[in-house]
Amino acid sequence: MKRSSLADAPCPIARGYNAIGDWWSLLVVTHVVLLGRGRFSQIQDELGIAKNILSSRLRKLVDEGILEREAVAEGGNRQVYVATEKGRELYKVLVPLMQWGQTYFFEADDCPRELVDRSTGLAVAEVSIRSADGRELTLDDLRVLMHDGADSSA
Amino acid sequence: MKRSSLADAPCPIARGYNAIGDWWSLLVVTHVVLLGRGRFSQIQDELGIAKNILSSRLRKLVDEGILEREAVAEGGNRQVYVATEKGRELYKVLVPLMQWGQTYFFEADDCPRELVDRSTGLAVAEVSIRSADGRELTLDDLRVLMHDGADSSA
DNA sequence: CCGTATCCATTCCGATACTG
DNA sequence: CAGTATCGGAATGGATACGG
Repeated sequence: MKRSSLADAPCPIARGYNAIGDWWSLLVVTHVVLLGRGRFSQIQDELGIAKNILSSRLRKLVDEGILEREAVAEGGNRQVYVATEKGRELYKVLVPLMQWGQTYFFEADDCPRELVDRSTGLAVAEVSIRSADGRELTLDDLRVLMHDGADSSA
Repeated sequence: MKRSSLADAPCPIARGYNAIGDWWSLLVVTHVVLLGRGRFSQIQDELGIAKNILSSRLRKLVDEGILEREAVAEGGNRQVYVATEKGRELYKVLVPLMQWGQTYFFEADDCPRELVDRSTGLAVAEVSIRSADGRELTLDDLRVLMHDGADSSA
């Protein structure tokens, strides 16, 4: 299987993952979406990524409609990368991932990153999965319906 | 930068991504966690992954404590891969990713996968990010606190 | 059925040098 | 500052053959 063929997979996880799931893309997206880093050299320095790789990832992410290039008015050729709506919506994936990493890869309160509500300073709650009527769902409550054939029971 | 050095990054997203974010791992995890596929050949067939690659991914995921091997009693050497608690908790990441893929890579109701509550058949709600006191937070409401130095404002 | 071992092609990545 | 071009080494991936 070619990696790119996932773009046509009949599965939203596969397609979504195909867009952001190569080695550096998600990290770049995180920097732009969550941390608001828009400048090329800033991303490069903080991520420690090679310039040619960063360049190709940014181009790919722009092609996919996740990021946009904006020219900064002032002199020189400064540019900024900004997340589109499609890119911004990824925070709903990034926040749970961050919480999962925090839980399983750091000791108790040892994690150097913390998410808070900007206006109140209050912590962000653990993400919960809920049904349409608001009840919290565990993994065992979930069922994946396959509309094109075989059903799955977990 | 070596890829493996992310395991020590001071960032929960980087560490978490390091564990599941290479090309096939997340797809394998999805199959086991969300779809309950535990058998080697079943995962291999459905994913179209080469056997040696699947083998190495499974080993890595077991090493990381995300999956576990269980022997099936009956004759032959059948085994099953099951998600640990650490692995099961990833559904909080997989569900939003699935919803994101559904929204941006499929037409309206054209997506062949649907998540429902097993007991009621009700759809799963769009994941929302909330503060500790339950208010829904947009991306702009979020602030990432850096406990080891520079702060970030988005 | 569940893998492991080997081989080979392709891709990825980082370092360096170069352009506007 | 913001990239592009090129090069060589390393990792990844698929096919095939083999073993418990």
